[in-house]
Amino acid sequence: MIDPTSIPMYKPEEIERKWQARWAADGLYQPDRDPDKTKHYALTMLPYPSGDLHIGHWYAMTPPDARARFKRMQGYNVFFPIGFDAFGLPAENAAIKHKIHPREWTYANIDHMRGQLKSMGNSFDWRAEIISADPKYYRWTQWFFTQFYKNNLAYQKFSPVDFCPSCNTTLAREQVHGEDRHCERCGTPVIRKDLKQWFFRTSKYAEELLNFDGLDWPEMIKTLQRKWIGKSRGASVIFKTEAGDPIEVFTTRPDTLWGVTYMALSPEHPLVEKITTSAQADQVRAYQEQAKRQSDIQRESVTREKTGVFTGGYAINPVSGEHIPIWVADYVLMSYGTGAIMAVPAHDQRDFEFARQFDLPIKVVIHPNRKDMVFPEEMTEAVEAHGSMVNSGPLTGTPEEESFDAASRYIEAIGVGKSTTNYRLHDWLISRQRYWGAPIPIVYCPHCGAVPVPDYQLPVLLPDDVEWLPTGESPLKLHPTWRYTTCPMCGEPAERETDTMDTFMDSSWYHLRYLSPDYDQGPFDPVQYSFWMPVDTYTGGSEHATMHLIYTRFFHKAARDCGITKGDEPMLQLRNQGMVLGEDGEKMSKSRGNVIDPDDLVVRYGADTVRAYIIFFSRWEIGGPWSSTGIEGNSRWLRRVWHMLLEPAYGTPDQEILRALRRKTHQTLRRVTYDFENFEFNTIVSSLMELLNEMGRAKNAGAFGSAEWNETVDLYLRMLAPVCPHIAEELWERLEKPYSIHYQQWPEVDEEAARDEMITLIVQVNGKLRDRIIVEPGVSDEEAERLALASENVMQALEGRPIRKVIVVPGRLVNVVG
RNA sequence: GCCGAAGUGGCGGAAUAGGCAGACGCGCACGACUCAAAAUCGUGUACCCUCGGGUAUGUGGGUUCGAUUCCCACCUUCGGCACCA
Repeated sequence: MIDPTSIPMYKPEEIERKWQARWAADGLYQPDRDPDKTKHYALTMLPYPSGDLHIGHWYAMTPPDARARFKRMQGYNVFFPIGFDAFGLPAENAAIKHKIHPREWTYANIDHMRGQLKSMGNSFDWRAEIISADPKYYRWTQWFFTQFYKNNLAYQKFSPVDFCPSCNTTLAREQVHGEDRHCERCGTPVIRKDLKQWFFRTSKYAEELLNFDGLDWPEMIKTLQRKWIGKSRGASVIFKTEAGDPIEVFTTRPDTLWGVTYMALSPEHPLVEKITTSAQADQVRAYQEQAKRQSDIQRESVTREKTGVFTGGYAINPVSGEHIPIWVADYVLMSYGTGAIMAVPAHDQRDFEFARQFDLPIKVVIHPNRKDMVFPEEMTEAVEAHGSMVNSGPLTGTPEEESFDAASRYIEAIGVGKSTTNYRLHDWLISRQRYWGAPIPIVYCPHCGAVPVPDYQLPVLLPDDVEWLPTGESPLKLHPTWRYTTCPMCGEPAERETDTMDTFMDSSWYHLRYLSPDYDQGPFDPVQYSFWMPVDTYTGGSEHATMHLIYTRFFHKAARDCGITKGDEPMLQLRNQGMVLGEDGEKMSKSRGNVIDPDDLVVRYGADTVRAYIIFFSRWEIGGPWSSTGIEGNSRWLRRVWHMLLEPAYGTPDQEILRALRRKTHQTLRRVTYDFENFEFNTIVSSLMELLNEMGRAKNAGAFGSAEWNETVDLYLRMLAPVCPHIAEELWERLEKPYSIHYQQWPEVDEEAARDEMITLIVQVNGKLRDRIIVEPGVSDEEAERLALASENVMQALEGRPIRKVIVVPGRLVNVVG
């Protein structure tokens, strides 16, 4: 008899350190690029090196790691890389605040975080690590820019852009959030500036970006992207002023064209000045000034009441010939459509409110079906429903179903407009007036214009000696020498572009650089590209739905059209994790003091326990509050596993116990396999806990050491390995099984063993549980019915009522209706 | 305002195709071990109750033999959008 005290203690800190070193030395997680194996590219969104890994990183990365390990055991050739999204504002803000160079700050953070990442025991292939702030990386970010420029997918434009006065830089439309239009990074409301900036032609891909065929992405993300792209079918119509100037408008309701009673231009519209009569000039100019300031002011004080001023000018309705007043109103946005609208108060709520505000006429031209005719003076709101056309000249009487097409055809026929589709999606503004980013590789030559830096001159290196003053100008512009260069075309003195690129540029193609991080003939090795792309599984937060996830799709398509990439989509399957909240159920933040530090947890419990709890405590896509007592349960579980497997016990089990153990083992395997496949991580740990409980019962009944016990132990460790890789490897070795468990075959379910020998049929009377009967799985419906009706409880519950009907669900229940 | 997700014991959560609601864990209670405590192990743990049963998955309806699951309306929480013509 072995003395139980001779069983070693479970010491996670020792075994975790030991195995992490061994795995790294053996290059265990480097894919072998064996062409006979099916490849699996598992990608997790790369972290920003903010300084410390937090529990959210664990939550984002551990379940996908477990799944990558599961795939590896299934025989896939798995590539699971990691890197750092290393350019960005925090580094520069730290430089301003603490007088430390952004590069120094960033790389120190990376060194620290690399160690933290390794402590998780993830199966990252560290050979593939990329750092987007590395010249050998951003050389190719810049190269992509020049390729896009040469293919007319990048262009420069002078336009009103969103500018964050606190971050001192322009922002892309996607980076401006909320009703008060604040900066997504610092929360400061943005202001409008007129600047010459670089854009990518994202809007050219609007239609293609709406196509998600073949993509296994969450519906929510697809919906958010569709809404963001904002496709509307309609018509563009040219109105003319009395002076003959054309004003183009976009409308989704060409069928209401006869109901136009005024036009409205955005305050920024270029035609405003020309149209305004001298009598109205002062008022209009004042209104424009006020509108311009409006974006400077916090919007809280702004009422929803419609405002505007009459220009004094008139336009002519191209279908009716009516003369209608032209107004300026800030509810018309310069950034959507043409910045001018035809207003139909009767059938558009906004126009209705405006018309009521300024006593403009309301003309009903749509008669909604199944409703009484409405009269303008009785209306309390616009009638936006479709219907048959009335008071509409030659189209009067057109029924609802034909009105849109008939009106579209009509305006085309008389040559005043055409059917068009409009998108909300803007071109991507990529210029940033900041230092810590990849310089835009453009040289301005007085003779040759904007010249892209040729490939052999890339990268355009960021200089180190720069002053980081938050002036609103690019720090590179203030550098004494850097901007002065010679034109790559003519060799004459020229100047560099001093803006840097949006960091979303860097993260739009990092998944390609992972494939061959040292390749210097291009952004990636085409051989590796055709082996690994596209990404099979992409995981990360859903907050990137309308930013990174649109950019990277656009980037892939743009690169495809430049002949660089193949295929239409970069990532086939997308899954989003939820968020870990503090113990108080609130978002974790330093100010709330509810932040959970993963390093402390690793010291206290070991990485395997933290991994197990992370996976166990909530549905991964939902997230939820952390519990510092909850994690104790997972710590206990692993200690129980340790003792269950190592501590011997003696006895003579009966056959039924052993059969039950095998049954539970293979049923667990079936469930765990299903759950890994479907990202249902929490029930994997539950199932393994249940199986351990069953093992405890079997062990007490003397099953230890039997063939069935040994099989269960073997399968248990294989199933545990993806979740808790260290303890699984350690126990695997202690049981003298071949290194490494992480390359063992994922087991097959023995369906015969997993089959229930007897099942419990539920017996209901009128849907209420009255009895349970134990039967063989293949029992016939007739037999099940006979057994159910023989039940005393059933007779009692029927209280003498006749049986009207008996429903038998094979293998489940019998419901007696009486 | 519009769009989306969610709402289940004291808590986190489970229920894979409409069929035993509450798996698994936390917490709690009791017991064993201990001088004692911790740790560990075992048992119990939705609510009400006249101990036969009754009531329960945000609220109210509906479909069904049967609804946490499907449909309609509403409430609450969270996330997204913000006059998009």
